[in-house]
Amino acid sequence: MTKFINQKNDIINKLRGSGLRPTKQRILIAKNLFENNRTFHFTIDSLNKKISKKGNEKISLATIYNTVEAFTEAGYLKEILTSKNKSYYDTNIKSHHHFYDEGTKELTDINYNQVKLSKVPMAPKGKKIKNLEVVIRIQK
Amino acid sequence: MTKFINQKNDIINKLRGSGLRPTKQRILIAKNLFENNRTFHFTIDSLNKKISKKGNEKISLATIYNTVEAFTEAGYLKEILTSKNKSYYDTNIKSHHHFYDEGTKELTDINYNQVKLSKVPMAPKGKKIKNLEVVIRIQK
DNA sequence: TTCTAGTTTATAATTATTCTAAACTAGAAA
DNA sequence: TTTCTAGTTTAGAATAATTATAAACTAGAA
Repeated sequence: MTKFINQKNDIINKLRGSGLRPTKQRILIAKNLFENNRTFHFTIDSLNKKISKKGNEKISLATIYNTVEAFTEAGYLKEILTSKNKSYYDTNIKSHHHFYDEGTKELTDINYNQVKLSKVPMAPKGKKIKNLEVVIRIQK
Repeated sequence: MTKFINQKNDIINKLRGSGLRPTKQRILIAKNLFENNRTFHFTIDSLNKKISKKGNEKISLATIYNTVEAFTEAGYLKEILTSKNKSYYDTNIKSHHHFYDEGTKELTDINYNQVKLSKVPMAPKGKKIKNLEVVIRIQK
């Protein structure tokens, strides 16, 4: 029971922490993003389908775009680098790496400790390194 | 003089090697991509502008899309991983790395020998590693 | 030189995203 | 508890990148 109360607070905190007033719609979006056993990759479209499939009343796409963008800026979501022409997000915000299949264009996670770097360049003047990720392109 | 003849042959070869018949339009596109002193990043739009700015007769966008895609599939160009929603290409096909500025969303090359990896995972079953690239996200 | 499979083109269609402005609501203050 | 307003949601329009279409054109084999 306390678990659920804490989860609810967690969601409210994430919303407030992203500069967002906790509205009905945003709470529903946040539950779908953060109340999961596993992290996952998604697009605006797939998130929208996930939400409406559950029989929830549907949320306007504009709201989903705005909320996901705010969570991303606040660091609760991470935008994935791809060569596709739509945005992919990851609920796994810990530094980690990806396999990128050039055939299927699918991304899968690589555990952080599977990759080790022994040399990394300095950031350009006036900038600092925020995070480093390795993309391994694979094919058949 | 032989230099120019060789360049021309090189372009014809790249086109044939991409399964493309060397037409006037494709040769012009290829010259703009491969006859440069330095490698560079581009989008379909920037390539199109580059071509028409020189006073060349303009080439249909569809042809530019098709030709760039064929060169990419043949391995003469590389698609860049970004979080933007349009396609970026690199004429530098050698394995190399990028800084990705989250503020300006700009990509800059990192020389290959500036990064060293001491541990890399195996490719998933049935796949092989084609290439590996490190993206270092930077910010102010 | 002829012929045809392959190519180019303008334009329409599609898809992802952003914009807009009117209707709605969270939550501070009375 | 009610009122009020800044912030929010929404449907639909606008924009931008890409892909599809089908008619006119052309490289290059015969």
